[in-house]
Amino acid sequence: METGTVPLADVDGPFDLQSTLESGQSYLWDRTDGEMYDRLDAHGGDAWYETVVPPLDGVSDERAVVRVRQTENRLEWESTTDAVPLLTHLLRLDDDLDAIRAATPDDPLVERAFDAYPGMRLVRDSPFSCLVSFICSAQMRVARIHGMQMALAREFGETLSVDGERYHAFPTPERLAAASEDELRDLSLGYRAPYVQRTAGMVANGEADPADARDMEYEAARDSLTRFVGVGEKVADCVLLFSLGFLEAVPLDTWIRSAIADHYPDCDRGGYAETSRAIRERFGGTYAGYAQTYVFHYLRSGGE
DNA sequence: TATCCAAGGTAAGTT
DNA sequence: AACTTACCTTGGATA
Repeated sequence: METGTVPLADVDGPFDLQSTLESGQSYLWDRTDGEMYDRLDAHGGDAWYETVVPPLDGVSDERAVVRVRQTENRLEWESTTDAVPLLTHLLRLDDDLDAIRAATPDDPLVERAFDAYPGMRLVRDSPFSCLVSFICSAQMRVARIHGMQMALAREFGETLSVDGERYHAFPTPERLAAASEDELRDLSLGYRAPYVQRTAGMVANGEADPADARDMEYEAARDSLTRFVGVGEKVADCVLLFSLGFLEAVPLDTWIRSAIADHYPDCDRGGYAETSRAIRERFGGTYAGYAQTYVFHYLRSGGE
């Protein structure tokens, strides 16, 4: 594999690999020391993370293996291709994190969350794998969501052999559509199995493509994604935020709902769309999704 | 050791 | 349109 580094001096604002990859945004990376979600060290404590991703141009179907770890002041990578543009894209190294924080309104909880995990960035997952990940997320713990995605890749994804190691790409829509509900239930997907199977079918047969939402206005994009089976407003918001670049999206999950009850009760407007609009404005609009993700990770990790 | 419970919600059925 | 309820599975808490 090729190897290289990304000097973090080239990145605008701080960066932290572990909080970016272990904060419940992406479930597509695996930590090779097997302690994903278990051990919390700065940056992941030199641990390697790896994934298999589609090409950035989206044209060819040649997937790339990417391995990365954070040391001192840089990212070290190994990849089947030049990983600099891939990492820049996947880990949003092109975001100016200081500017984003500066654009976020002063708020005690948000400040505590930003201070707790300096350098955490949003991710850019590929749309279909992100869609499936969050369909699987319903009533599920993050470690198990991650386990499901690893199992899907292992059972139904293309195998790449590199330097004697085997890597598994996330399955194509066609392959998941061809899987039976029982096969998916065997991977402990439970009642999510038919959701994944039917949604994959919709993408595979050309009926709908989650990437099409990219060019829409935010709330129209969210409504559009709910056409997929197993996708309501919350999961749709996650796909918009963690894959399609809608940084204003604020998924209303259990943690953010409890934050609203405890800290922003005036933002509870009853319905999802209305409450979402209110908390989005409270978090500054344009980058509200960043504030949401910081608050989510902070509260879920024991902060208050 | 056995039982209970909640985990980044959604779909389907009622009022 | 707003409000219930069922839904798979499992690790960790409680008895």
